[in-house]
Amino acid sequence: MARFIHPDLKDVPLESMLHALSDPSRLAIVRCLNRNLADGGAGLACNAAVTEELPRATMSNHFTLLRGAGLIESRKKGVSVINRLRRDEVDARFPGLLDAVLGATGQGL
Amino acid sequence: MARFIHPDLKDVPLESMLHALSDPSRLAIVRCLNRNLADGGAGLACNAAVTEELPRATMSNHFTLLRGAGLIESRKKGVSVINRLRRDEVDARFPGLLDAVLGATGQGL
DNA sequence: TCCAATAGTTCAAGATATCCGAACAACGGA
DNA sequence: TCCGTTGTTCGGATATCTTGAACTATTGGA
Repeated sequence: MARFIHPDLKDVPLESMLHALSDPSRLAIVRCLNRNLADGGAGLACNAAVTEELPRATMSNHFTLLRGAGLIESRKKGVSVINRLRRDEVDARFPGLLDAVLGATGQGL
Repeated sequence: MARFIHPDLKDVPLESMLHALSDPSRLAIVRCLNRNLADGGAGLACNAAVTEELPRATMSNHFTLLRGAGLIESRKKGVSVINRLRRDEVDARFPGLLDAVLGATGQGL
């Protein structure tokens, strides 16, 4: 099982980040991780960050994509993978983007 | 040839808008239309809003998608279609989003 | 130590979406 | 009316996404 790859945010194009955020399931995960971060949490396991019922393979793909877009950092902890939103780094790379996305209302949240 | 469909912004989910913006060609179009708007322009024909060389069918698809996401308004003018960024409405619906997206730097612009 | 349970990953195939050439429609000008 | 221009539509090729099944890694208990 390969180690997780976490890109430097400066190498992440805006398009990749927007694409990662443009899926309802992934957006829900990001919202969830953002709440956890705001609450001083240490991150969430994949299954704990997913609200809806989702096939495991699909969930795994979503997390891989979020990692690839620089949105989350993942580390193995026992049998789980703990995920953390890279809030500060994303904010530094794309100022205001996460604020706008996470602050948006209507249409399911 | 069917008339253009312009959704009410309140019916546009954030995911659709992010998806529309997550493509390099479409993002370039939006940037172009934003400049035109800032310069007091009356909008741009499809081919004038596209920087790179792009097949016509592909270009048409991109504009249809941008319209469907509520990002642009299109009207027929002679043989052309004039497109305008729906800046104010998008800003009202998703405050700060376009600022963040259009203000982003690095990685090709 | 061995076995079962849990959390995710990987693979591969089917479902979806995107891309783009070719044919077409709409309009303006000569 | 005929032609050139702009963009749309259609359909097939290509790429991406989804997900069941098999697998890996780790923990806890017998």
